[in-house]
Amino acid sequence: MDPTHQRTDPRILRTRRLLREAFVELLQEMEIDKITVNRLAERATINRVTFYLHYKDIPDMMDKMADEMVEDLSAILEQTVAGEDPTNGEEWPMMVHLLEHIAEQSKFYKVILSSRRAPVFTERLLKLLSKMIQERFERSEGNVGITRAGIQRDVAIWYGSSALIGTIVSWLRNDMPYTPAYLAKQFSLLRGRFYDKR
Amino acid sequence: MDPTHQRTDPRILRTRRLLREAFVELLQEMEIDKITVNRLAERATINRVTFYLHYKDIPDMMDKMADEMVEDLSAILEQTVAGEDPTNGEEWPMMVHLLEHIAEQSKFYKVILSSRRAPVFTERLLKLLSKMIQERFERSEGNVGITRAGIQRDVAIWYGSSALIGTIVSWLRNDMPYTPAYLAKQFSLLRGRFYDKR
DNA sequence: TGATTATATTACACAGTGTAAATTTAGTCC
DNA sequence: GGACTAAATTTACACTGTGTAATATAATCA
Repeated sequence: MDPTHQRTDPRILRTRRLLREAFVELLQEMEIDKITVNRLAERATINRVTFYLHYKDIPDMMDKMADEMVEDLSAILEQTVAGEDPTNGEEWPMMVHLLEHIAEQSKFYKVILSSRRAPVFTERLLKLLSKMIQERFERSEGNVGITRAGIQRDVAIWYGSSALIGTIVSWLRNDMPYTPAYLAKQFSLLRGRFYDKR
Repeated sequence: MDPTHQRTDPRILRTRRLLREAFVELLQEMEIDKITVNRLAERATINRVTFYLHYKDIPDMMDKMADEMVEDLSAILEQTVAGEDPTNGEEWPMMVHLLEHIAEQSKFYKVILSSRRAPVFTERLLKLLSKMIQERFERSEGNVGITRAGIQRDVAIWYGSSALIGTIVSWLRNDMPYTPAYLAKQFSLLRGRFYDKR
């Protein structure tokens, strides 16, 4: 589906890598409104016209970058799902792995997730987390629309997913004062009781 | 501090009202990247140059609009604080009033809070909710950094405030399927136990 | 090596920005 | 009501950025 990984021409890979790196650099230095194709090409040391051979415009480039981010994160989630039971109490290994991956590439994630006026990435991550919570739900309870505590299923999903993403962003913005494992443990404490009581 | 309410010249008020209305209209029709001073002035039926007599640029205008939003919401919160005890169990009248106000002006809030690429407003609301949760905290527990359940204070604030704002945005995007009172009740169920157990 | 494909170069028409100066219009104050 | 004041309009200008086209150059592949 995505032709990115099929092409092997090193020139294409080089250009896109340079553009991605330039984008992350610029986003550390200025608001996203100020990032133009001109500046991007200059920083990436490519010709401005070359940009248009790869992306329609800057929002399009960000969409593609978000796609890649979702691919990476999904791989981690699925990998964890395969082996372990995510509902086994306080551990929540899936979340630990997710946070560890973000921590390893924290320079990247901090910039793209916490930059103002660029919610494309947070939106995508939010969707991913929503799906994750929903599946967790369906595993721990039936397909009922309301929990035993009287909480609407959809409200719980809205609540839980935005809580997770917001906390992760704040965690990154504050330069990760807790370890991934500890933060995952905190998440378990904060929400475990409502959804997993069985 | 804010000179907006001191000036009385009806021409100023008219121009700013037209600009605000035009902005909300355009945001319903297109992504924020596509909103230019040109389009804004045309839709507001004012001259383009007049825009610059009031705002530096579009981000500046959005900042000012966010200021006004925060003023309005703060007034509601303070009004509720005065009379009632926000920790009295499941009611949480402050939240009910907040949601009622948002529901009354839902056309406005839906557009500005849920529009992609315009997180200025959600950021400001997030700050407001953080403050509210923090105060709630200090009232129910001491100034300790960790709760009895073993949850870090700052993590709980990150978690709770982003959960609230995320849920409100989803509630608006889904055209408010629950009443303000019911949603506030859900919030109490979702978070009351951790923070208010006494 | 020869064919192919990505990138660079140059050029162009167009849209939007931000400011300046002079003029018109509307509101305020006595 | 009329003079004064301030807001809004009109027109103009220099500038930055956009997106595309045509052609040339350089790197890759077979």
